Amino acid sequence: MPGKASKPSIKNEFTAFKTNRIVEVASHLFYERGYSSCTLDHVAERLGVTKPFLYSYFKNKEAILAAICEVGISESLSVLERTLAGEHADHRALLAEVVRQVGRIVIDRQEYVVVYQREMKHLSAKDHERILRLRHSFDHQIAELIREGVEAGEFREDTDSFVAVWIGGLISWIPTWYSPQGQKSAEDVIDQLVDAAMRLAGAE
Amino acid sequence: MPGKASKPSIKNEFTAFKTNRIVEVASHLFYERGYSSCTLDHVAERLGVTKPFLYSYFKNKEAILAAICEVGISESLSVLERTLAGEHADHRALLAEVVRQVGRIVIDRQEYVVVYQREMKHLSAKDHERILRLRHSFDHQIAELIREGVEAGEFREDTDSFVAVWIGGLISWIPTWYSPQGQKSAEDVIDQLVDAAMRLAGAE
DNA sequence: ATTCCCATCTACTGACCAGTAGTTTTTTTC
DNA sequence: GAAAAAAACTACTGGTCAGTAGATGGGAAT
Repeated sequence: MPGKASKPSIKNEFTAFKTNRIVEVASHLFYERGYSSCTLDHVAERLGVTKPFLYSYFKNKEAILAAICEVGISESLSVLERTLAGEHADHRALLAEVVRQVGRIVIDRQEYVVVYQREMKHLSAKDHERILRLRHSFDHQIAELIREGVEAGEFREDTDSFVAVWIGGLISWIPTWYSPQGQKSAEDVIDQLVDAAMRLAGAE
Repeated sequence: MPGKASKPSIKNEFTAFKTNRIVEVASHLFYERGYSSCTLDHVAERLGVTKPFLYSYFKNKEAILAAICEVGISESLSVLERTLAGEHADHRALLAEVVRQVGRIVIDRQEYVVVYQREMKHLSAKDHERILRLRHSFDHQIAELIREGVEAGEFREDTDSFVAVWIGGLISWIPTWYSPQGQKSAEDVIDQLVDAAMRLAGAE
């Protein structure tokens, strides 16, 4: 089961690897078929194992979903915090960099993000609340960045810090239409995303 | 079953009314529990009827979902087309009005829109394609409006007509966070939406 | 080589649910 | 108000699936 800190050993690495593979495959199948319509037998089959195998790594189906949702939001949050902690010329540059980094994560982790958004309601109350807190922290930190930028005179003064929610929406919206097989490359999409976010912030 | 044109009569009105109630209640429950986890017995119970009742108005569960998805997109599309057909001072005013009208529909029909976005993949290939065509028509008409506005010099000249997708994203994003019980009124949200769309178009 | 242990599997259960067959109740028609 | 038609119901089926009990088999320890 995930969530336990244990000293590193070859054994724990094996376990972590298998846990990770389960989450990967489950994410892909939940993305394709939806959480409720995807059976654990499907997941096991795709992994070349059987259902009880899954139950020695996760307590139940919902725990797998929780692990997926956690990837969906927590990687974005940690790259946000890492970027905010770094050095930047001004708020404009910082916002652009934050949006670029998070956009990249969201594109890389497309399926996790979509599953997280679509299926969060199937989490237990406890998991649901924990994930929601991460999301709010994300929105809150972007709102703070906007507020400071307006104060510094770098964004249009009539910019409400609520645009943080709109920017979050822009980012979250990508995985519902972007496809790696499409005409637009990931880099194009990210460039356009950054441009759109700067316009919303009134930073041009 | 919906989709049949028939001459109006008191009888057909009854039928239409009941069909409509089914869609309303199903939409609400699919929104709350998700399509796959919501049983037709749930829907019937909430309506105070039994499951076979539903089957005399819809062919199967998926047909109910298709009706919900159709409401989710086609009302937005028809208000878009109605607005585009009207008189407007310039492209700026037209875009603002379009976004305002569609935003209002999306807020009014929140649950339908969310179900449509989340559950579309459970539609039959035929229904799926039909709904997708409506969506593309929507995006295409907004893209056209942007292109004309840029040409007329009313929007920033470096505005790609692809911002239509971002604006569509802004609109579609609302129902995932807006709540009628929240602090922000529907009118506030719509005003901010319009402002955000104008910024994306470079129209200020 | 024998024992133990751990990972994984086979085989099952109990609950649930979409969809249906055939019956009852209500409404319409004459 | 009786007969026919329509609407809705009761009761069921066949299939599916999360979760589990107990078997199996292969590697490590002695």
